[in-house]
Amino acid sequence: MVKFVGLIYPLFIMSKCEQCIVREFSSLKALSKNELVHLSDCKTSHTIKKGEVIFEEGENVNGIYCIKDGVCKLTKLSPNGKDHIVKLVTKGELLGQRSMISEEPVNLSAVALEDMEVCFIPKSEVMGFFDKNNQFSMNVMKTICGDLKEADDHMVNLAQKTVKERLAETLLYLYDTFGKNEDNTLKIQLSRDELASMIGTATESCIRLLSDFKKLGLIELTGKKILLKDISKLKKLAE
Amino acid sequence: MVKFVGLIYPLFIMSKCEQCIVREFSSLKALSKNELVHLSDCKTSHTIKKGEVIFEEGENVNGIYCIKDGVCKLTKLSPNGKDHIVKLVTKGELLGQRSMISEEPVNLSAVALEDMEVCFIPKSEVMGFFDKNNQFSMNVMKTICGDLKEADDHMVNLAQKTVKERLAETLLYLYDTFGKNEDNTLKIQLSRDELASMIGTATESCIRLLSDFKKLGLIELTGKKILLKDISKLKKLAE
DNA sequence: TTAAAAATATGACATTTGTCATATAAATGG
DNA sequence: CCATTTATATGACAAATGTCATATTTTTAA
Repeated sequence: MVKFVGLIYPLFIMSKCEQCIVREFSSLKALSKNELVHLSDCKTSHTIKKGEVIFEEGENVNGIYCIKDGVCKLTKLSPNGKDHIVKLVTKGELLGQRSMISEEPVNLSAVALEDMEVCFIPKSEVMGFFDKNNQFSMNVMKTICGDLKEADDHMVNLAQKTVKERLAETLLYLYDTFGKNEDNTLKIQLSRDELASMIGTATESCIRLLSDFKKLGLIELTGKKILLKDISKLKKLAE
Repeated sequence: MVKFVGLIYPLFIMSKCEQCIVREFSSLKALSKNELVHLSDCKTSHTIKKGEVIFEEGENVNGIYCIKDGVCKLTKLSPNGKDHIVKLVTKGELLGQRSMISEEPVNLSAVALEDMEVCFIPKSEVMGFFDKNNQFSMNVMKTICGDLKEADDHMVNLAQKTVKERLAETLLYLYDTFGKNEDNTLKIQLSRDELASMIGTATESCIRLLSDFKKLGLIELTGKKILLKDISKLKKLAE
């Protein structure tokens, strides 16, 4: 029996990419068995605690991160000193692709919203895939194109919708994307401050509108927990 | 002599890609002589008058446009019925790449702000380049990554800056990107309405702020023409 | 456990921005 | 050229949002 333990244990520690289910959700799904074996040797695994920074705006990140578990926020500091949350990124997605391709420092900071498991893949490795695996390149391109479309949509919302509409929309987005707990509250937990910096408003305005929504019976607030009570009305509000 | 005319004239009409200087400014610069010759046969040339639509949000555009001359706006309709100008695109740039790669309808409309010359390259042709010319793929990827970064920046501006700051910033952007006429006025001519829909505000607010800027001696207004009088003060205003 | 710090909540008020009305100027088409 | 439409401009006011003060609750760390 002892020899089995010796065999199985390292597999666990090194978390081989071939056996990692999460890769199926990202561009990495295009990699061949051989490429995955090679990847396992190059990558490094990291545990990130809630609140910790993965990388910071302006840094040179020489590779990409694959998120095995957890969620992080991508933020950008505006000239007035406030952070804006540009995007939330979760399990199965890759981080740092844009910066790597552009050969520039990252333009956003990544901060864990929960405890996370991530793997770092060095640039040299990824560039090799680009050269030899057309499907992988295409997947990355499609992902970035999807991000660009999302960004366009987001931009128009910020430019044309009211704060109230954006709050309703964001609550629905959080619900659709990250789901709910057994008690039906939003699974992802954001502070009022973070929620405000997602919708682009002052923290107080965000809190005030949440209170309004509560009074209107659209949501329920219990501490940090938010429960969406009337989704169809929220949808109407979000236009 | 007559035979020379017969030889030269068609060259002009067909505007061979090998001789088109504009391609040096886009991803197409990676194409080989052979690829360019082939491209010349596939592409179609079009003249677009000011105000005309190149494509509309939701359409299937089966290829990309290469802008040989002129400027157009990329707009997106928001739920409230107003258009938002997401981006201006000018001579040397390509249109429709994102949609082609994502294999989706275009998410933005393209409308000429001036008379334009564009060439349409069918999707099949571009996909061939993707397969066979790695440098071309890389160029396209870098362009889209640049667009994504720009979009992020734009988003944060919309979320965090005041209308006044955004107006100042936009005037400077127009100056830097499109230059000035001999009389020092902005070369690109936008209506107040278009300017407003770039900065994400009501037309009246935009007009009012322009008047304020004029009173403060920052700009001069002569009909549609805008002259930037005090660039450093505008920069301070834009933060 | 408890004191201190941080987050949430709310009121009061100022400021920004949007909307509607209307005037004036410019562009357009016969 | 003139009449009509469209764009620009401005006032008056309403609505949305931000800021500051302060209270209350929750979290954190000693």
